[in-house]
Amino acid sequence: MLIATWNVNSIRARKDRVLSWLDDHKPDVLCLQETKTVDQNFPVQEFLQAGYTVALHGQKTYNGVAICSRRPIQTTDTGFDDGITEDQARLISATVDGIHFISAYVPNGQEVGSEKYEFKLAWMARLRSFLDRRFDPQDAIVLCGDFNVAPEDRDVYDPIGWRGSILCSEAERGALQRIVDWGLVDTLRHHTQEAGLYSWWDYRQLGFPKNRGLRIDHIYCSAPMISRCAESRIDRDARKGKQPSDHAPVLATFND
DNA sequence: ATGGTTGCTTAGCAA
Repeated sequence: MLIATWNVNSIRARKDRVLSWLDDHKPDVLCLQETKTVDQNFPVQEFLQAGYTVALHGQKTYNGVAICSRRPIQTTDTGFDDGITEDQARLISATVDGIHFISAYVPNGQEVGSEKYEFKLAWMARLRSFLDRRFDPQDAIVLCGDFNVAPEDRDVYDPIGWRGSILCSEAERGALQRIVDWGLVDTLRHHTQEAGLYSWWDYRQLGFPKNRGLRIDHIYCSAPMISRCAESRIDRDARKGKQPSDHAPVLATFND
């Protein structure tokens, strides 16, 4: 079972690229972030023609998450349902073959100490609470997304320059660790300790050609799933060429 | 400190 997660930075701008990538790689499940459109404008028909049903949680202009599956989607659910009023579409869950998939788009946070930064930390705490409330660590869970946090310095091209700044601050790393501590494993780190593996490169200042990137997109899974995880990697090639997303897809393969 | 790039929406925000 091949799983992928990809911040596409607008599904309408990236439609052809994503469909072509699906045709090339044929993942069983693809989690998307930053679809940036209301559900009625998501290219559902093209995805169906490509063999994928979609569970959508979008909004106008910003955010937006989705889960695409070649296998039947049994249940879907959106948001945290924690009683807090939410106007940002950042979380969707879907069950496929008894596995609970979650596609999460963690807030960027803009700048350490800002209002958006505090919102980010609170949102990450809500994600941990959501796991506590809805699931058991012995369930089959795959938590995918753009976490907007580089977990360690080896996930950052210039760790000295980035030290303490947004995407790398200690509080963000701590909030991510509390999510992991619920009972998750970083599938990529399960298979390699290599530094310099990135999933996002800034569009500006030749970030990609200079490989000035960060690893902020992750596939986490619970214990029953990590024992089945045969491989995990980042498809850096998908960041190449004309009109790419600023993120590359992350993949994980699980034995059936 | 600022600006650089892209997308959505059309001047400015978010990333």
